[in-house]
Amino acid sequence: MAEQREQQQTRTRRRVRTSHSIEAVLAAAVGILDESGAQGLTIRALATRLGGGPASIYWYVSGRDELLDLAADSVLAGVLNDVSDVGGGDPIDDLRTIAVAMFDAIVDRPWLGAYAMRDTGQQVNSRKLYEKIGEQVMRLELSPRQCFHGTSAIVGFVIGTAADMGQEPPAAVVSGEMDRDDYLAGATAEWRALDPAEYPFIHHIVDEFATHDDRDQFRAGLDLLLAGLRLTAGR
Amino acid sequence: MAEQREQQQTRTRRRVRTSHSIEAVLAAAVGILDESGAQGLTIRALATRLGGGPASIYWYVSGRDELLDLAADSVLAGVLNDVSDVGGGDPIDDLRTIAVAMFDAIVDRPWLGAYAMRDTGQQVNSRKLYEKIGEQVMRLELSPRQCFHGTSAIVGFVIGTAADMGQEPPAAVVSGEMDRDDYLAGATAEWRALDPAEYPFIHHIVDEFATHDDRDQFRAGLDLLLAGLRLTAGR
DNA sequence: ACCTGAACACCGTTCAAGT
DNA sequence: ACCTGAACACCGTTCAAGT
Repeated sequence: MAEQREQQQTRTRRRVRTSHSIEAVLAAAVGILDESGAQGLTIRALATRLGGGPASIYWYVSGRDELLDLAADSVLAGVLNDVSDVGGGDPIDDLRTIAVAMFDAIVDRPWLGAYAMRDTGQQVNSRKLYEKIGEQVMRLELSPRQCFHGTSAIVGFVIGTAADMGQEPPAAVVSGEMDRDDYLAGATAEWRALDPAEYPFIHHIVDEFATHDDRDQFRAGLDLLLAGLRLTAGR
Repeated sequence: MAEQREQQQTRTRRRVRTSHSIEAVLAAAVGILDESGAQGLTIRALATRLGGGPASIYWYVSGRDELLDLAADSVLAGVLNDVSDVGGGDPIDDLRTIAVAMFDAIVDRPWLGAYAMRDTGQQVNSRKLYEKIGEQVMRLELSPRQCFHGTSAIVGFVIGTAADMGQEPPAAVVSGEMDRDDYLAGATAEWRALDPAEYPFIHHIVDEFATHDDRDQFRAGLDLLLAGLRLTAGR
């Protein structure tokens, strides 16, 4: 009789207890992150979005840190997929393609910069991406040590630059692009107001800064790094 | 009479109200950061250390974010001082010297990576360091645009790499080096356990990873970037 | 000018208990 | 196996009031 009621509940009764899955949890987390950034992703907000209580989250994840790591890694699956065909061309060109794909993903999702590629033990896609980059470097026929250094440098540069650019402006606005332009204009004005004798370099490049595009800036830096790598590889 | 009492209080009576200064606030903040990392720096912990209430902090600083920014920047004064004599030699060598000084500072204080050089509007020393790096790049006789890109690349690489290396391990230990070695050993073991067919690169460099030194790794990457810059400058 | 007291509106995390 | 309820021990920030 108890069994019968049990079955009836399972079959017909409206679920009173919400039930998720790790995929649903991470998808909801990414949704919140996209809307309100890392600051907005609270355990409680996530639980509310999933229709349950905060404690339920801890069944899927050990804590907020792991949640952030896994959410970031889940998004990298898309990047990995985008570059799945890369690997047959010139190694340096392939490296550029992969790095740009990663950068673009972080530009789309500024919160990614701080959590992507942090722990390859836990983050499967981060590890696969690291491997993928490393495999291109391997084709340059360098020593293991040089391979290791080259790969680390590329990853460090991509994540570092992207994280820096993806930072929320001091005023902490998580909205449209009007604010971004305002921020740039404000910073430019501040720079122009500096003493030219004390800040010759800043005055020298302030016009470039005023009109710069993050993507161009990233690519220019990446090309410097890749030029150095090509030089080291002697090809 | 009220004035008289006022004076007496000021002169002779034991102060019941604690009084600080922005310097004292930042010094205390740096102390907490060094001991317990960014997570440990709460407004309340800082107030307690200063012997006052949490609200008093807000007289000196607009909030926790600004506190972190200013604390980080205050530490960069030391770096700036360490490189004050740099600037007369080969531009690329000078750039390396400055970059290594910054890196070393962040290795000493892992929390620095996330807050240094974030907002040159508010962070005076960050701005001066950016200027200093830029001035060396200027000596390479590149276009303003190339100067801007080169300088940004170096800063991005230093901060990015250092921030990545300075991350607290997943287990979040803020203590000695035995833990750091344990962490490295654990990660190495995980890598060795991966399928060699799926992860040829990781297996190719795992021995390097196991014995690597963060500083060497940083310098190797920096040299790639500087080699690219030198190539672009044609000297 | 600079600080206190006290509150407001949150947090992450835990754990016994339920289903 | 997976979730709820309810609590614990915190947070950052504000603001009237004091000195």
